[in-house]
Amino acid sequence: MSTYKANLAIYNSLTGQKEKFTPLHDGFVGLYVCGPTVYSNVHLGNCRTFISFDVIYRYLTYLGYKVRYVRNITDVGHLVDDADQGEDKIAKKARLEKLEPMEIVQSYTVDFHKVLNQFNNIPPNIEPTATGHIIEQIEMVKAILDKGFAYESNGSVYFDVEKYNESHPYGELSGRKIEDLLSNTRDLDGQNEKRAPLDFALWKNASDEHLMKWPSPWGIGFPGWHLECSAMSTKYLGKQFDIHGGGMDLKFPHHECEIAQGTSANGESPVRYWMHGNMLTLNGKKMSKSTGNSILPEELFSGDNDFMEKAFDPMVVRFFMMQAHYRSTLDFTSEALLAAEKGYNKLMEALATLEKLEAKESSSVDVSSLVNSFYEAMSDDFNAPILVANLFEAVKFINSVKDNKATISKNDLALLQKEMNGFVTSVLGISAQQESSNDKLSPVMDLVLDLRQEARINKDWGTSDKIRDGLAAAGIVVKDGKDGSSWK
RNA sequence: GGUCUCUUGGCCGAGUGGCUAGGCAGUGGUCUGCAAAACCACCCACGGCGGUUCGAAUCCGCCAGAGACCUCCA
Repeated sequence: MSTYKANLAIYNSLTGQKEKFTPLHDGFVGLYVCGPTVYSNVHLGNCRTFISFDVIYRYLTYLGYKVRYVRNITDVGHLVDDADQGEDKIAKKARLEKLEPMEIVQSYTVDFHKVLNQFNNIPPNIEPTATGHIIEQIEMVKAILDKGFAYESNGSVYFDVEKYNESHPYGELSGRKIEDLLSNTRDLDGQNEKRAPLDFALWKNASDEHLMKWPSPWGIGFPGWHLECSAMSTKYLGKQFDIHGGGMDLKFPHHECEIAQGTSANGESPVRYWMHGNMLTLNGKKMSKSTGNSILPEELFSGDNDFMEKAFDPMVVRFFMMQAHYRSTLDFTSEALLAAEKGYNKLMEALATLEKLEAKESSSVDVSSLVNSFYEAMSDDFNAPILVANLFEAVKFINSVKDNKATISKNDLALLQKEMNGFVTSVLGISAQQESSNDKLSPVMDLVLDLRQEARINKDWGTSDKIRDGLAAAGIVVKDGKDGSSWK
């Protein structure tokens, strides 16, 4: 399917247009995605971004690219709100909970991995941490200082935005003009150390009570808020690489600063294709930890939350997300999840049916163009919802074949089985729900259904229904089909 | 306040100038002892007002509503 590899189009946030994707090195893709700050549990909105990029990573791989996927863990470096004087966010939490900073980081990193694993995300190839790359960050600060785009002030180092803007367009990614930004600045910590309000910290001096700090040429301190991604992406993917992704809310200032840092340190714009996933909304508003408008994956899987009627399987949630484009906001409601659950079940049923289909002489439907439609959807800026729609076209066809209303040839059947499974399982990353199957239960159920079948043959509906109702009470659903009964 | 985005049928969501996705719900049907499930068919919407065009959900303008960013945030 090399034509689809050749025709892959990606919406580039930098240019605001869909562009034909051409990797820097033929056959290889460098992909960097901004990871989480591990000072709390990841909420569902965070997960959406990582799931979106998981699908992007999966499709690139499916097309045959060798992808190096790097996603960082931010375990230091972000400022907290105005309540504390520029104290490190993770250090603050540590004091509150009387724990070591790295203890916090460890526990939330483990949680993060667990949750993404439940969503069936593939781990990145490299998952670097900010604290593990202090040296690289210091080196980068030095490089920016050497190039004259930063200055030292009171043990801190700041990026000189106005200086940079003289030769490079600061604000090109977010569509901002430096004049507009200047007229809208707030009073923040460290303002007096800066020459200009727009300047941002590359290295920040640390006070005595600060817990996470390292020695540097400028004194004891910690790295600036945007530096880690620049340092680590450069280290593992090069001065310039193919795709950088992250949530929409990171566009400004975070990614804007990355462009400025990378460009001034390395002499070239770091990223060729910028990709931004959109937000997940709950009750029509952005899901956000700080406003309380958020839901944890665990709460969704267990049903223990105030927003949803029932519990939802991670795979159902993932499928639900696949029905919306990654660049659109997606509203999370109980009703929508319920709908997705049924659609998911229908798709999985069809996948099972596909394995049992019998081939005939010829196909009554153009299977290869059906399969091509899968590739076309995903090659058009990873349009998963179109893919899902096309997959349901295939579902309709599969069921028709099952009902002998359509036919499929041997070759087409093999093709459809390969690609249908490929797109559902490998690309979308959707698998069957983890059945709580019990080796001992299975023969017992066979026996029970056998007894019930006997009762049915004898038209003993009382017994038959008693068994069915009893099993239902135990959470087991019995379905009577043509070829006997099944349960789950 | 500044910058930007969005507004699609009962619900969720694709779609950028004519051929008008898909899922769920609903209606009808097949199947079935009944039920559930499953399957099939049907259901043709684009915030309001103007404009451009032979033709607009799709382009332009105005109005209304919603949201995002501007501050840590996926």
